[in-house]
Amino acid sequence: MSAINLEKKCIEAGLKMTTPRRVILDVLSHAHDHPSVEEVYNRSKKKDASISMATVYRTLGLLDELGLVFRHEFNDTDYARYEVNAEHHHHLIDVDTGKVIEFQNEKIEKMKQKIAEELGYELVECRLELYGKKLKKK
Amino acid sequence: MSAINLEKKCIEAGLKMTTPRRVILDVLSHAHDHPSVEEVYNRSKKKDASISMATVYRTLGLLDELGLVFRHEFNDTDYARYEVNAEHHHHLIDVDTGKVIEFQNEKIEKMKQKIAEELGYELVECRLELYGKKLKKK
DNA sequence: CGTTTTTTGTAATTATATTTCAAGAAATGT
DNA sequence: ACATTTCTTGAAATATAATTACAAAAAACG
Repeated sequence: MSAINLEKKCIEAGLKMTTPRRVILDVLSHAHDHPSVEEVYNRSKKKDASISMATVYRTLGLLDELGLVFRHEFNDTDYARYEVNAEHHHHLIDVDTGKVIEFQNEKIEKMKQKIAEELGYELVECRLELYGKKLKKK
Repeated sequence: MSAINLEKKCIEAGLKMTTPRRVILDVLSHAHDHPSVEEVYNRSKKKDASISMATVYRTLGLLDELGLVFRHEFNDTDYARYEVNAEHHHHLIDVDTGKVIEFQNEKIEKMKQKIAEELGYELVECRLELYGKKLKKK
């Protein structure tokens, strides 16, 4: 998602467009990884040194509420990591390197749905993370 | 798992059997829910008032390392919750009440495995949590 | 512009979890 | 049984991520 689109959605949601927010949105839209709050803060500071950690926390919190970013707490770190809201997908985390690979699977989506229904629930959210070690090639 | 079995496994792992540990193991083996550290602490204190929070944290950490309990960090709370190591299963969390329902599904197990392999990984761990709202009965 | 509302940075604070350290308990050897 | 070694404990201090209070600054809007 481009920074422009993120801005638009923020304004539609009633958020005011300020310099710190513009910088953070720009950082997020150019991030193709899953940066921590600290990492977003560092990248933002390179563009505008006056940005504070509190604003980064606050902005990410707001974006998460709006569903514009996703907050992840993977098992390999003890802090949260964010990613911009792209297509629905899940993650495989390399337990040795921390590398995150994204995947989608239509069958699993349907099964999740079905399992929830069978238990008498409407699925509203889900979390699926695989943790693995790289296979040696033959 | 009974307290006796937990004790046995702890001793086999080289842990000394002390009064605080015996109490905590007893609490865990009688817990059929997913208590927080604080909850384990409270239940333990009822049996032995001298037990400290630090010991509960330490003991749960040790048991987690040994694989005798599982540490969960569900999205609805910001603290960890533990359960004794029973059969492999996943969780559906009621987003309104916080109630945790356990489930198993052989098909999903196989699909997880397959997805990891297709991405070039050996699955070593996994996390699957469904969050749902109770369906109204008709 | 002038007023109102929102946002910001700094610093303090919260909350969970971990660690330090001296005292106490368990295991081990004799 | 006792001395020695090793592990464990409780209390308090500390670490760390995340949140909040508050006054100043910036944005929105008439």
